[in-house]
Amino acid sequence: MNPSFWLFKSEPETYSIDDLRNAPDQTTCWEGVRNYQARNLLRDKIQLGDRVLFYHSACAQPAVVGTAIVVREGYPDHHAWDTRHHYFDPKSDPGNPRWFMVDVQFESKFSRPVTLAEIRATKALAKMELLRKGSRLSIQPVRKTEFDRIVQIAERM
DNA sequence: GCCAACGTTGGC
DNA sequence: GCCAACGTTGGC
Repeated sequence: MNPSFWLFKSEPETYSIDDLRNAPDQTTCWEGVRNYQARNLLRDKIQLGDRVLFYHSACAQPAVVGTAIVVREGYPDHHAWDTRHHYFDPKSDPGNPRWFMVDVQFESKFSRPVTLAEIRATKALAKMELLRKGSRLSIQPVRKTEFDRIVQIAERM
């Protein structure tokens, strides 16, 4: 199976590409997704070896800042059952988990961010979900051509 | 901080 | 099932 391609949003003040690079094994569980559409992707679609664009959102310079790779497929987000956890959700039942996550491993940090403005200005990227008006999906599919183009822009100093 | 867009909740 | 109210996201 060929890998699929995704874009994961994260607020850098919460979890940045540097946090991922500095994490043990440069790996983290992608916890805290509480949206059903994104949940379905995490649970059903995202596979081992899939490639991820790491996007910094809700910050001074929204941008794709690097890449990651999926190293564990969807499994229940157990934080939803921890009453003291920020991501606790009383409606998630361990017998029938409501929320899922995957594990991702750091792959690269771009030598420079590929900003939302640049993405918007690139014709070949015009169809990205990221650019859809009102789009807020924090886990979204990306075409291989789009993934490749963004990496290419990052390398084109 | 503002605000548009979206998702969820809950009364009816 | 409708829809108003509310909470969240995220660019600016």
